[in-house]
Amino acid sequence: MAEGAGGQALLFLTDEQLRKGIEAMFFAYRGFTADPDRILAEKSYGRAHHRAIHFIHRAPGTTVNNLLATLGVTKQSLNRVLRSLIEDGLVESRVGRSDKRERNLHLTEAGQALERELSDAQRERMRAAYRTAGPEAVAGFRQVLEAMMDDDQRRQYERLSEAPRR
Amino acid sequence: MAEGAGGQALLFLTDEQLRKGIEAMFFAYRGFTADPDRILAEKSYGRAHHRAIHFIHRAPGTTVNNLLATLGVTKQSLNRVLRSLIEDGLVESRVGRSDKRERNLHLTEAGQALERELSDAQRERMRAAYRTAGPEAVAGFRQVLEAMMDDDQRRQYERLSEAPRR
DNA sequence: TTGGAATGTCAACAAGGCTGACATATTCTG
DNA sequence: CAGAATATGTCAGCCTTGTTGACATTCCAA
Repeated sequence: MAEGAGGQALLFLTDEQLRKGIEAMFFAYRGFTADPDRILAEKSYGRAHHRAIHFIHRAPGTTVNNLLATLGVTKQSLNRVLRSLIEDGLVESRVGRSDKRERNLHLTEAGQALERELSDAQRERMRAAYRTAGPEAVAGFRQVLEAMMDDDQRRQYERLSEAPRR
Repeated sequence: MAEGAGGQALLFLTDEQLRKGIEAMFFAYRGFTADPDRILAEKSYGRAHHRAIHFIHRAPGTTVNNLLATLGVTKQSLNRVLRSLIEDGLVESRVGRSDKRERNLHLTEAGQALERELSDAQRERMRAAYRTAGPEAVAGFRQVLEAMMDDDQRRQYERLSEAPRR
């Protein structure tokens, strides 16, 4: 550290502070996924199913290709998950109207029910954390997370908010 | 939303805000692991190896059981990873002095070199994010993450800071 | 001294990533 | 229209990393 016992203003960049941040991410992510994981385990699903359900819910009618880009996995990997969700009647795959090569993905009633169950649990944890930390902490939390994303990921992330809610 | 168009002070608890937080965690975690993942892929290791190396570095001489509790996996799962690290000469496993059932784990020179390479990459990303977001954001970031952990995880997390550096 | 608890290892299985190859339907382009 | 490009689905096979079950060793307390 060139600054030596540098000013308070720079303290947050010490290796020690960075390490704490790294470990906080590790442990917090476990907490973040713990509640949905429990629900999913009962139904013999995994995180992959959760992610698919979440983003289909967020962007109803999205295409397979779209989902692929958001999730950052291969189509073979996504397909396996999607197939089981369709077989189980949680997701519906409709041939595209304008482009018949595409498949538009929607949650069925049952799919929406599971989505709600999962996101309720996850939101509850997030809500509790937000409440404990307070509104200013929340703003900082989001700023750091956004700065930590790759550019591609940040684009995906921002695009979701602009998404036309139909 | 019982508050209706509630005061600014409560805005951060809307479902929309919570959802953004959830998605931010998802995308940010990908960024968080991206750099180490690239380095590990070259060497045919995975995240599990990274985690083991990280926490052995943090608490040299730790036992398998200890590491188990920190990582939250089964001992069989950890053992596989540990075995390959030992075979490759990155980790040394010494029979415990007082209790011969235990194994004390240490990084070798080569292990420390890899640890440094991985943590340099990850710290660099964290440093950049911290710099972009600023010190107040960092404080909030940490507060929210800590509030998101399970109690057990938070205890593990806090214990690491108290760890006697030998 | 002996039986239970703690610690660690080995074997086998499953989920969910990955690559590669290939089939099909559809759309676009020259 | 012919052929290239695109979107999707599927099969096979591999790897990492979770899981459970069985077992060996070591320690400790009754």
